[in-house]
Amino acid sequence: VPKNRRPRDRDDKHDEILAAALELFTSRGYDTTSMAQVAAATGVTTTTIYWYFTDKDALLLAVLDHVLENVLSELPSQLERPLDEQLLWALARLRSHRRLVVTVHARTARVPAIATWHDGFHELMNAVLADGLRRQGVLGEDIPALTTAGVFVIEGLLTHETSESHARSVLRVLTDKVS
Amino acid sequence: VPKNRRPRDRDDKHDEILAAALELFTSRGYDTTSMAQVAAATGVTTTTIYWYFTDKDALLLAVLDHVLENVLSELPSQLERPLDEQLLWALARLRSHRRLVVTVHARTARVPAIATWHDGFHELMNAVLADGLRRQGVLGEDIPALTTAGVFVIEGLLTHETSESHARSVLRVLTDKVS
DNA sequence: ACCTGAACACCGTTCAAGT
DNA sequence: ACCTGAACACCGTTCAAGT
Repeated sequence: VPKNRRPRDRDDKHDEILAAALELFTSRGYDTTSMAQVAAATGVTTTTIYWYFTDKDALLLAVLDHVLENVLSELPSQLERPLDEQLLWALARLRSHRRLVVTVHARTARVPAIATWHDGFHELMNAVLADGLRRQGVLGEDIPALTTAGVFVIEGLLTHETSESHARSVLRVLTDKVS
Repeated sequence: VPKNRRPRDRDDKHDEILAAALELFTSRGYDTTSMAQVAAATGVTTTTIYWYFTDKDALLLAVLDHVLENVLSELPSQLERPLDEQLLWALARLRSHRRLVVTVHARTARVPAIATWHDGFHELMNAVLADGLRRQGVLGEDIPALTTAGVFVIEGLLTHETSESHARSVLRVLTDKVS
């Protein structure tokens, strides 16, 4: 057996399970998709998943990290743009993952590892948004409060169905704070 | 058997189950408490609950209605107060029900009846907040966007742990929109 | 090391049987 | 009408057994 053969196979299967979970968790939702469904979508037995992921929450965590990684890779191209365009981009980019957002909130109270991930995600959003506000010329003392408000508004727009135009005007209400 | 005896017993047991569910759903969370636990807390068999509530979601809905009813009964005394005090009151009043808020969001995607309840709750919050903004002298055209932002910020403050002082300054950022 | 089928403990819900 | 114990279908997870 060539030394590279096995590890690559393992990585492949790991990624296949991850891809199936990502697709199912995003489209159908975390607690509506069973481990059996993830296994069937990958073409393995349910128990096989447990060889690659310690439990269902670990699988969710891997999905979250994967999504975050993708978003992070696109972030640099957005950092120069005006704040309101940044926000609309974030909104559009994350909309397909709305179920994931709700799931993270639901499971944060239950599993510490998800709570930690959730904290990290908020820190990231806070940092990016605070920077955007600073670039807009917002007073330093207003930034923490406006940042928190902004993140909550984004989460709200993400998880509640709203028209594109209304979302736009809700976000404008925040960015207009410059004056 | 006196004609009033039976119906009253029935109402009593209905309310006892409801009270147990309210306590458990609020403190431990909806999907962490089993029907068996609600039954045990009431002193009945699991299957008995199904005589009074069609299923677990119907029980949740009854809990939600009960909480809403209580909040509504206290609402009139708050309607005259300044907007920022109203918001702080709502925040304090609903904080103990944060798990319920997260649960509603999680189950809205799954069960239509919860989605309808959720819509109604948002309509109520929107109406109260819009009225508060109007009384503050906010321009009519800004009200819809500010209302949506305000409700999302309240939900965010409710579901994410924040210090009292930070919450206060986050809310002020919204109410200061008058100027 | 990797994968499986069978088993376990738990869940929400149903139902035939009692009173 | 009201309540129950037994049963059902499903779930996440474990484990002894295979390769």
